[in-house]
Amino acid sequence: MWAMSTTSARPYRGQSAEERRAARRVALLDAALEVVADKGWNSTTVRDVCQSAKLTERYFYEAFGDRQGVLLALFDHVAHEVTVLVLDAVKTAPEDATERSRATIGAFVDALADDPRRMRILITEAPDDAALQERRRFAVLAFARLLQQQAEAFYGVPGGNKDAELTSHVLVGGFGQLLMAWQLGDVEVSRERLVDHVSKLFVAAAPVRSGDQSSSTAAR
Amino acid sequence: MWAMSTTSARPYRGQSAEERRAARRVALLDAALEVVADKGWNSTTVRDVCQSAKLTERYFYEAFGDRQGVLLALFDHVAHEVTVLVLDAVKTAPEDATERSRATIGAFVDALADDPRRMRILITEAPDDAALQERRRFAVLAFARLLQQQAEAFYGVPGGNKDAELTSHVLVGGFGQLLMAWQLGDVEVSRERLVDHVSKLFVAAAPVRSGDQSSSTAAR
DNA sequence: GTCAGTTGACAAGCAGCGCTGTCACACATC
DNA sequence: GATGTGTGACAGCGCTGCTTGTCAACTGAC
Repeated sequence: MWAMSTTSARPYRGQSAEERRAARRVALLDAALEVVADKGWNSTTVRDVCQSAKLTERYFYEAFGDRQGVLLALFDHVAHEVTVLVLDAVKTAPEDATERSRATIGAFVDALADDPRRMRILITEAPDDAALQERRRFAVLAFARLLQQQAEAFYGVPGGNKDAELTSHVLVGGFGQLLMAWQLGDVEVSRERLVDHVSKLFVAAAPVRSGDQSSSTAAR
Repeated sequence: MWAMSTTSARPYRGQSAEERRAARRVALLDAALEVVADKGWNSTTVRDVCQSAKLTERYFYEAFGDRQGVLLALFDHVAHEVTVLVLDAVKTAPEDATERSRATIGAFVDALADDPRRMRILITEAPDDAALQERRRFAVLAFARLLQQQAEAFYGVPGGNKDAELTSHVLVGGFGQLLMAWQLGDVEVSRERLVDHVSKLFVAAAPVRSGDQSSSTAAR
């Protein structure tokens, strides 16, 4: 299978073999972004991606091995991009917890709204592929855990607490749902109000405690 | 295409033609429930469903016309089942708003937890098909609007208000997300605590108002 | 200019799926 | 029992998709 660069790997059109490979990979990934955003994960075919990237199947399989490979790589790529943008915003955000939460949520909304394809990739378009679903599930879990930690730090409660865990799952999922409805036009509000409302929901939800004061069986 | 029951429609094995048709439809729908819950919407093939129902393709196309038909019918069927269960619980619930909300959420959790296939159909397994996505979207929207109305009635705010709309979207989506994580084992709590926590989140979120006191552009 | 690596266009193998058609057998009616 | 409908097993058509392979044309090194 390594019929090509077994021996030399010459430059071609002023680019080294590595550069060319990298460029093709980027082109393919970019094409995949376009196609998946347009037709969804499951309707995205290898041919579609190649045609959009103006490359032939050979280079597709050189870069990603198989169809699932490009889908996973695309998800990871977009998720990473958005993560970087959000973490950047968090770093430069004010100390105040409420303002910080607003900045974080705002950065997230911007990252997705600036390029609607990201929104479709990460939130709107539903993956059928099991591996892809896992990927998304872990991403959501990670985000929920991050939220949980922030809430625990803010309220000074011990780590690993169930309340924060439950709440963060609801907030992450709910945020995603609202973003989706917003993008699809089911909800008509300004970006500012969206961010404002979600921030306030986060603040309002944080102190909620269950399992220790009313009808409940849970531990603790 | 109506080669069969154009003329007679005789009884067969003690059942009338209508009875047989209905029984086959039920068997196919039940098989579809099983298959979709197992492999997801898009990996569900006509052959799979027929094999699971122990019927041949001919009866499949007699009952549903085409592949999409059975998927839509399945979604509607399960959604209807769950709706009936929840509305029943609401009817017999106490007057008190908090208790009523707890009863509603509990009924929803039970309806999905009793038969995990329902959970997968309605929440976990993601549809790729456009029509199916629409169906699901409308179901979520309807549920969110129901919530919104209840909140508005509870808090005595005027109908059609944006705050309740935004909040209800977040709560519906978040509830679904938490249910999913719960079923997948990502969150380990008792059913009671789950219901308790979500109920309290609903109560805590209801009074949240945006767009009138802080940095925001939104209308009103 | 020659040769080897590089690229693009395209064909072809292979498998799976939606959907339709055929045919022998089972059952009900007479 | 004879007749015609109901039923099940199964083949087949057309299409699409993934993946591999072929071949001519292009580019750079000697």
